[in-house]
Amino acid sequence: MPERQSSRKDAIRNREAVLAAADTLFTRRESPEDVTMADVAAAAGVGKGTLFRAFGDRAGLLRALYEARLEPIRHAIETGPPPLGPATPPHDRVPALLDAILCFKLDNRRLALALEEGGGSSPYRAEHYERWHSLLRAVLEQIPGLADSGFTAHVLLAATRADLVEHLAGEERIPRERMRPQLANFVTRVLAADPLQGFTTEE
Amino acid sequence: MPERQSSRKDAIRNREAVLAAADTLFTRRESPEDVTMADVAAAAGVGKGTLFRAFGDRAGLLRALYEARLEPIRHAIETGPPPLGPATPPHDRVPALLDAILCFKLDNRRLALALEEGGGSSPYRAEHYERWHSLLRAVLEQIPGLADSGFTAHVLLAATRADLVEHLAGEERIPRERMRPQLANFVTRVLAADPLQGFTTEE
DNA sequence: TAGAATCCGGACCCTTGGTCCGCTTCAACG
DNA sequence: CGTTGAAGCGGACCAAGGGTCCGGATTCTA
Repeated sequence: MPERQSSRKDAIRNREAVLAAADTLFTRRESPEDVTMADVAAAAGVGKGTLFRAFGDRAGLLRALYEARLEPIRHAIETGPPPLGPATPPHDRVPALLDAILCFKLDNRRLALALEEGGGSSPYRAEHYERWHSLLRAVLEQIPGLADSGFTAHVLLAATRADLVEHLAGEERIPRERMRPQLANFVTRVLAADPLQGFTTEE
Repeated sequence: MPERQSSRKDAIRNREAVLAAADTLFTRRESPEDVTMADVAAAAGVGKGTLFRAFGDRAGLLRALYEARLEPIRHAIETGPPPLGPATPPHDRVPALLDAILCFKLDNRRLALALEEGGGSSPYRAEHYERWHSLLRAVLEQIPGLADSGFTAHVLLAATRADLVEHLAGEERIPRERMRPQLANFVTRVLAADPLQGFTTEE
């Protein structure tokens, strides 16, 4: 519905203005909860109608912001050099992916929080989650001796959920420099194929 | 504030009625979102005022339901026999704890969902989360060669988050009999001390 | 410049959590 | 029992926020 590109310059200008205003508001305000649509409209110097026509609803606005921020990372993953790019061996790429996600969430705490937790429907229905999951699952599948790659992918992603990251960074005051190796260490432990319990140990 | 015990039998009766009605509604209705406080009041044959006086707010009602359901498990953990009770060796108790949590969430999907995700504030501020986390952390700490027990506890708990469980059970149609071993297997992998990276390997 | 299509924007609607207060009910006591 | 005052009851009411609507302004096309 609201995905049409308009050629009118006022429409374009307003869309930009809204995006910029929302971005500012979400990073400034403490909780994403208290950024209302009316706030965004006012900050952008625009009426609510404009805002809703451009983005459909609250989730649409969040999604637009999110995608914009995510774009560089996505690009680095799809067509970039190692350790994120597709040429990386799975054992190294999985930690790299999760580290990238973690850093992204750290850099966009409020926004990620608003998108993942705000609104009624679960984050697992968002199609961007679906993308992360199938990518991670595919990479995990290339690691021999690792069962349940779908489940594992879900759990690894759960380790980088916005509200957990927010809690660790905000409440527990864990700085990024400690959090990244903790996650990396955890991922390593998960990936370490245990020689004791192998089905595929022979050959 | 609303935690006082009343001795008046109408108050007690109404509290029970509300609890029962809420329980029914939450298990019946698809999404916890569309169980409104007015619904609960109506179903209990009670006014909204009564409901709010008894439980303070929506979260209070949810918490009350949750605690009631959780009671047996908590008891089994605190003073029960292995594998849940305190006499269990850490290596076996951690998987048992997580399995219990998983089963609980499976048995109380809607309720757990409503409590964990519904409402603005993150699940990490709830004090019942704090309880799970410190217990799990304490047990993990007794496992030699396992660093970052706090972080690990968070991540393991994240693996049993209500909306993830709901997604796996609902969307991906994974039956409980497959999900439990998947989680167990994952936990095992995490706990398996890797002999290569030990600090405490001597003595 | 005329005309049509598009867009603007703020008044308006609706749902929902939460409050308020006059009336009712309970239980303690004479 | 009957009285009485404290506690509880319940539904009308309030505020906030997401989302809609439509008369009027703006922009593109000819």
